[in-house]
Amino acid sequence: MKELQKETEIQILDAARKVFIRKGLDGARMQEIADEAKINKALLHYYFRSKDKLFEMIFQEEIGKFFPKMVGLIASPDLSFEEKIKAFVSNYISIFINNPFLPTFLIRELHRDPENLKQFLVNSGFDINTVNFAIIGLSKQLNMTPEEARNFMINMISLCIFPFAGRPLIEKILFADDKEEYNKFLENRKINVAEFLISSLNNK
Amino acid sequence: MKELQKETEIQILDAARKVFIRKGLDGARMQEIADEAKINKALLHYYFRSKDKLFEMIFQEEIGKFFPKMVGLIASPDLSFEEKIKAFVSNYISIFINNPFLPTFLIRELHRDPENLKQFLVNSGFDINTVNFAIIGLSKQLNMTPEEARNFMINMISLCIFPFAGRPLIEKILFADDKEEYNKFLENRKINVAEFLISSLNNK
DNA sequence: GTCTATACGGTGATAGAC
DNA sequence: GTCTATCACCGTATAGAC
Repeated sequence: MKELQKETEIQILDAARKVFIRKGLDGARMQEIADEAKINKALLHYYFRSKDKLFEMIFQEEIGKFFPKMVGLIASPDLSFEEKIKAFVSNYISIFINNPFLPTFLIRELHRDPENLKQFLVNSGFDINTVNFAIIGLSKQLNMTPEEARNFMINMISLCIFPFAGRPLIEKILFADDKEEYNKFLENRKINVAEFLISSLNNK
Repeated sequence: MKELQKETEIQILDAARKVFIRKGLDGARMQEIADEAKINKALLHYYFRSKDKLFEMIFQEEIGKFFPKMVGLIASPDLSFEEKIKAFVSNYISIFINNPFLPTFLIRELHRDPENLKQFLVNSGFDINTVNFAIIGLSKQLNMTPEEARNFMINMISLCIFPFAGRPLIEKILFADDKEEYNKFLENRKINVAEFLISSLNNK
């Protein structure tokens, strides 16, 4: 049945996503993915020839979540720099709240094989010039050199991502292992980080 | 010979450190560690019963690099907040420049097994109250609530660490794969991040 | 398409000679 | 202490029945 086939494929991908994101390529086991998908191990290979192929599928999909139209947002000529910062921060943190293991997954796997990123950039028709134009536009708005604007971008991204990647550490040391408190902290960051960034600018 | 024995042990630890930090527990192979140490695989087990034991050795050692006397620095009553921030940022970034894969290693392995951190904290006689006092002290200096001071700490740490953890991504997208340029950027951050943080405060 | 059974290679770990 | 040889197991992948 065409319908059931499609469903199985999705079931496998969902399971693979779950396992790969938490364990990474090296730590994941095909058996665990099969169990999670409630199917047999052999079926994994029937649908996706190999573990690597299956992983590649998930990786490309997940890194796609990380590159939304954020560059376009930064480049947008209709927004004030405050609006850009607020939208960027809020959108990014929302993505990570909905995909809390995405940052660690990407850090781990990009470190293991940086070529994965290159392939994604080619696949998605990524253009480095778009980024450069966005940076230059931002630098004019912020009254900075392009290099300073780039640094500002990196600071903004750091502040959005690190609390997710470093959660096990921060939660235990600075939040006494209180998960709920940490979730509130992350939620509040949608606003707090934007304010923090803007206040750093107003003093220039 | 006692001398040679000691040397072998160190050679093994050096090799294990190198391999584990780059590949993680799951990705590392005992054979690769043996090759790197220029000894036989069996010798690894002779010195350190198992892969897990050897890894634990390295992990505890590496996470120790991450918790220097920074808490003491923040708590120190003799320094102005500007001095604290400058010293903290500069010291931390220096550590990471000398151990560029440490952040990714810790993120990866703490995510895999958060219990490792608990064990380290016990081993090192870590006291959560020391941290809390440091935060409260900082909050008074900065004219903030303790919660705001904690957030500020997290921002400071984020800005120090993320450019190392996210290097593969940032270097390719924002630095056109220019390693040397990226190294300069990291070096400059010792000063830039401190200034950035201080300017965000002066506007309060 | 989905299953069971199995092949095959690799990996951590041990035995035993020197 | 250090080596070679080998074991036992596990994980990916395939063969083949249904």
